Amino acid sequence: MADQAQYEELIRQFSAFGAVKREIGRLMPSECPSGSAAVLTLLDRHGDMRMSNLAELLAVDMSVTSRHVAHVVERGWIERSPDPADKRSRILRLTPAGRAQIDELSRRTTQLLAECLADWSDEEVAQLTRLMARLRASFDDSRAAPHRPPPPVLEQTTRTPAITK
Amino acid sequence: MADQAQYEELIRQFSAFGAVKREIGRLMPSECPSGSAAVLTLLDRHGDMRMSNLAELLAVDMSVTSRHVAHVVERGWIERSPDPADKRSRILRLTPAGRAQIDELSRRTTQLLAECLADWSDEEVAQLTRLMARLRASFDDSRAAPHRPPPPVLEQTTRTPAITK
DNA sequence: TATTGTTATACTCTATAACTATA
DNA sequence: TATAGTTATAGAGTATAACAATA
Repeated sequence: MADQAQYEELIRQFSAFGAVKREIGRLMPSECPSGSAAVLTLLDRHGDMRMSNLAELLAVDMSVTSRHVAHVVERGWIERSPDPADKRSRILRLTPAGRAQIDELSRRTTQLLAECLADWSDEEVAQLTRLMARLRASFDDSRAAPHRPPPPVLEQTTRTPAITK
Repeated sequence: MADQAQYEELIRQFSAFGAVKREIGRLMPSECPSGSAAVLTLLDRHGDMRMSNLAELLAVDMSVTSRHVAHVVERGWIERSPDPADKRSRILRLTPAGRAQIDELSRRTTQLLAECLADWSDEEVAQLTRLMARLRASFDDSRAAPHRPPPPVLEQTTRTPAITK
């Protein structure tokens, strides 16, 4: 367990990270802002999926996902086909043009990182990647199980507990 | 030097970090969004300074800084006094109310991190902090010295080079 | 003429709420 | 009645450009 000063320093780094994000953003094609890039990357990573699934992976509201997807569909990078199993739903799939766009994004970001992190060792890059992945996971877990006050004090009876949904 | 797959994975983590940022943002008092918090924190860290200096530390355009500062001044958390040495300039200084606000921010973020990172060791927190600080520094360095194409081929003369500003 | 700030405008990302179509 | 998705609206962050005041 870290102390308060360590947490404060970590938060400062989180805040300063915005500068890195903006630097990367400036590098992106103006047609493909970060929201679009995230959609493409996740579809590439996880394969075809529904809107709700993508929203979950993006960790944003579905209304936001809908906007980003619309932008990406307009540019022909993904297609939205009706789900035969549930007519409310739509299946998202990367197009060849979408794949090409991903390759271009990858080319640009890789080049930027190769320049900026030229003096980082392989292991340092891997370490930062691991820690950030774990950070995200730790926040996900906490969101799933928020500050439960004191653990529930069980009644001192033998009665079968009611099902609390 | 890392390979392309490692860089791609790191970029994915950067993108996913937005979820952590939003989680923290939700925790903040609505009167004090992240822009305001950054202003307060930097003033606390570095002491009184001018707008341009703060803009540099925030790594955003001064127009953005001006907006954030105005918001914070309206709430009485900092004061903007004229700089006697340069009447174009203004000196920013934290007020006691600003200090109180910082304490409140610190209280909230510390509590959140203590919950989310409960199973992180002291050393892991420190490691992530270090790596993110270095990341920021590496990007700063690259911005200062961008992709210089081939190193300048010097003319084969003995003439004193003209001063190129 | 150059620098320090401020303001106007525009764009991206995000969330909430209202709405449509289907289950 | 509940769920999948869309759209309208609003708020925050950012950048560019035009502007004012001062150096």
